Amino acid sequence: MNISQAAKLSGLSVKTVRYYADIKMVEPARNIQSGYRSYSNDDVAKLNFIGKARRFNFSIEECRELLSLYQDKNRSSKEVKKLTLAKIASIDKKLKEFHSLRDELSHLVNCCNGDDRPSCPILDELSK
Amino acid sequence: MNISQAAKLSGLSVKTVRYYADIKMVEPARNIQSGYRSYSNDDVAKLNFIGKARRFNFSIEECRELLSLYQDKNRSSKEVKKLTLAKIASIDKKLKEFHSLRDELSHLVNCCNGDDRPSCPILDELSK
DNA sequence: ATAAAGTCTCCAGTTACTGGAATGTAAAGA
DNA sequence: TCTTTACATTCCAGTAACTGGAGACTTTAT
Repeated sequence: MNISQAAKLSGLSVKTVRYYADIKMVEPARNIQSGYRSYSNDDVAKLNFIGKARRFNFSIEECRELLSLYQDKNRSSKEVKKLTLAKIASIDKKLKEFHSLRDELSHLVNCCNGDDRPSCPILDELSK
Repeated sequence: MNISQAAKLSGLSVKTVRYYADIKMVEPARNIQSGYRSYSNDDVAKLNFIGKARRFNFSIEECRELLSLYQDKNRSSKEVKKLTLAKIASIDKKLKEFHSLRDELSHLVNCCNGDDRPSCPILDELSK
C-alpha cells in the first residue's frame, strides 16, 4: 500500500511516516517504476507499535530499542521491564518538578490582587 | 562589567547570556575599542529576572512579555496574574497527562514477570 | 488530453540553548 | 617588552521529533 494508506491505518501523519523511513526506523519497499514507498501489513504493525510507544512518552531511541526487543523472539521480559521502569522513574521526576512549580506559582497568584493597580507580588518575586 | 561577570552574577552561562543578547532580550552596551559587551547592574537585574521566570517554566516569549510588564510602571497586576494563571493551567494539563501515563505504565509493569522468558505484556500492549 | 490528487526529494523552521572553530583583545608573568 | 594565558568575538552546526512548503514527477479521474 502507498504511504497515505499506511499513515491512515497507523494513525500517524504522512510526514511522520516518511520521517520514520528517513531515520531508518520503518523502511518500506519501493515501487521500482514510481519510486513510491510500498508498505506491507508488517510495516503498518511496526508503525502502530511506534505510535503507541511514543504516546507512552518513549523517545525515538527507546522506541528503536523496544522495537528490536519486540522483533527478537528470544528476548527476556526482564529487559523490557527495565526500560519501562526507567521511563516511569523519569516521569516521576518530571511530575515532582511540575508539582512544586505549580505550588509556587499558585501561591504567587493567591498573593496577587489582580486589579488595575501596578503592585504585583508575582513580579516582585521574579525580580528578587 | 564583562559578560562572564554578568553571567556569574545572574547564575546563567556565558553562552546563554550571549544568546539573550542575540535575540534582543537583554542588549548590553558595547566597549567601542574591544567590541566586548558591557553589562550594567540593570542588565544583570534583567538577566536575573529572566532566569527566575525560566525556572518557573515561562517560555522565552512569555519572559519577554513579563519583562516588559516589569519595566512598565503603569501596568496592572491583572495582566501579570492572567499570564501566570495561564501558565498554571498548562502545567496542570501536563500533570494530568503524565499522571495517566504513569498509571498505565505501572499497570503494565505490574503485569510483567520480568524474568528470562520472552512473554511480555508490555510489548503485547504496544503491539495491539 | 487534461486536471486533480498523491508522492517524491530537499530545505528551512520550530525551542532554547550548547559546543566548537577560528580569530581578536586584555591582563599577568618573565 | 614579549609571551603566555584567559577571556572575548562571530559564525556554524547540532540537539528532538517532527512540520511546512517548494518544485518536480506519477497516478488517477474526468
